[in-house]
Amino acid sequence: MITMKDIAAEANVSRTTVSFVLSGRCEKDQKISPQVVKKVRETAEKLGYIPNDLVQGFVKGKSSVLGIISTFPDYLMPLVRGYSDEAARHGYSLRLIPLEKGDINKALMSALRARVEGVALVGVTERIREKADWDFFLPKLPVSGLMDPVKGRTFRFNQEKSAALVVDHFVEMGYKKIFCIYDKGEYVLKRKDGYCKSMKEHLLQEYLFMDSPEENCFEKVICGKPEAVFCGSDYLAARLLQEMSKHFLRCPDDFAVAGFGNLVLSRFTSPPLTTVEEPYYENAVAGCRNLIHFIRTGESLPREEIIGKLIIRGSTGKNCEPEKE
Amino acid sequence: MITMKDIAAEANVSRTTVSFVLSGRCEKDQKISPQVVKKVRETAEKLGYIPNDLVQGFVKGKSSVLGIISTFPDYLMPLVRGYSDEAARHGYSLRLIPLEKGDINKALMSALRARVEGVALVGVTERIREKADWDFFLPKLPVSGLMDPVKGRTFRFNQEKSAALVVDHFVEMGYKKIFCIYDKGEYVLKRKDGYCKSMKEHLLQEYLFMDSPEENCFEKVICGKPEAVFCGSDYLAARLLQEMSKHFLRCPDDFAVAGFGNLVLSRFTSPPLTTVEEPYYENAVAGCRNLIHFIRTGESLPREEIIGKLIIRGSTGKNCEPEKE
DNA sequence: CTGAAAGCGCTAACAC
DNA sequence: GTGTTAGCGCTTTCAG
Repeated sequence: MITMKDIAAEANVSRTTVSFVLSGRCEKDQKISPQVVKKVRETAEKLGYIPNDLVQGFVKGKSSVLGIISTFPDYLMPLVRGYSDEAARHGYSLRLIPLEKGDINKALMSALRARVEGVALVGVTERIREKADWDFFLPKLPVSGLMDPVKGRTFRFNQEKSAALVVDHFVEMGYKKIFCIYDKGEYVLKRKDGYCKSMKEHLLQEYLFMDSPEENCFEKVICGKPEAVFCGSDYLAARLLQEMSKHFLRCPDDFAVAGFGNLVLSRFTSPPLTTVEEPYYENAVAGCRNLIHFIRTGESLPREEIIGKLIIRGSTGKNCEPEKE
Repeated sequence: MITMKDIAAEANVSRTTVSFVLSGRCEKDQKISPQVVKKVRETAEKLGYIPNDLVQGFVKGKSSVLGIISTFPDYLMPLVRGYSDEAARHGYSLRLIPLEKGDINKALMSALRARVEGVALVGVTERIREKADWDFFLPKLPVSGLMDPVKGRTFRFNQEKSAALVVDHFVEMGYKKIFCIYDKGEYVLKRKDGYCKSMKEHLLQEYLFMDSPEENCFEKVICGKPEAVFCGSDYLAARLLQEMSKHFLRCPDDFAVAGFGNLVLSRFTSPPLTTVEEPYYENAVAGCRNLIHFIRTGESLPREEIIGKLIIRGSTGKNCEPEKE
């Protein structure tokens, strides 16, 4: 383990000088002779010196590390990447803080112990967020998240309005008898609400079907002879397509189907699914930028509302051509 | 920021005593009176003391942090989770080290600077791994990965043998005219090799079709009237199903299809895909355990070869019943 | 049983 | 321009 001390000894200068040279402050403050600078640099190189970011952070009182609290489900990788990329751009790196058994307080405490400068809550449900002792943590730790950790504040991503995009699209295509399949997922329920609101606005009758472990509702949907079906998630949509296939029905010839999420699988069903993209990566980049801005200035950037992007594929139109990858 | 010093002052004891109590060594070494222990603990609690893991790590010379170097593609989340879970079990946490522009040396250097105790290379191609200056890094930093960082050593996951499982399954089902679709992905090519070997062993004729941006091979496959098609990835399999659907062909009635990977989408195609599961999570757990074992003892655990698990679904049999979720 | 003292690697005032 | 000095928060001998 080569330290600055070793370099100082080898180059016959003081530790301070080495510190000055290696931290790059010598250029700005012009206080060290070029020869010395060169010698120190060469010695550092020769000895294979590797700076200790840990200590540097500790001494300066900033770790340059952000925490990310999550259970890390598969679909959130884009979020992790978004945070990581944006963090890197600002000289931060990311530490994973697993949310174990929903114990958010434990996760937050370990963030504090690790002296991360801020944390992002990612995919943490409201039920769990509520359990956190925010009075204790918020004053000590900047927290960012897709949703606001404090109950009752606006979501960044508006599920309702995004779901309405699909209904609008169906109406535009001339469909009137539009069904909705949902389950009891936190977000899915919001999308269902969006469907209901939008149907009301279009003065159309609602047809709601809930999928549950006890009861497979797809059969019923098919018997109901819809013109189009809005599914609260791409999973539900794909399962509907499977059921249709078993009944030798074809989409969109027999009826149109749309999902929600733009999951990878939505491009690989037959036909590919019309869906709504929740821009995870971009949200994460924005969230991370906000977090860092808050850390640096103590102020939050204004909270923008984000609405998904409708992605039209074969499942709602006559054109079944699959997209190029 | 409450420090041990503050606690010591408040409780009228020395810093050492506080350190002893809070690090839990007082129980073992029985050197501190219960009253003092109690007082220190209460004072720490009262003051809201939060230990500084950074400093502790630095002083002890071990950070208790592992690095994970990757570009973090979506499908590797299970790997990240596996590493994270296993690391947590051993008192480690994980730092993400993004692999930017394939610059593996930069990534390794930042691992060194962050004083992680070891790193895992995850989903890093051989082409990139070769560029690393292993002579410099390996002596300084324990490295683990799904594949060995040093070229030429065995892979943990045997793609060939795993691919052969599918061919065996096809043969068992009585299929003889078995096609293979592949592309030029590093792993996919290995799976193709597995197909070829296995076909030779079964004394069957090989039919190879390569998918490329220039040329869509699915059409050709369909015209070839296969009995079964092994696809080098679930993506390829799903695209084949899409093409079949456009031609009003049904799987498995017209011919059987199998993929590779057990990606989420493989459960959601119509019919669901027979595929091979690469146990990412379990591999990661094993990899992480090996890494930690190496860090602690300097010895590698014997390298186990892992073969995938064949998952039989509707796309290769007459039973198109989709699985329950 | 408890406390004083040294040191981990680095930064940053402040003299020389 | 360069070196001295004093910390940062914590662990760890080693006396008392």
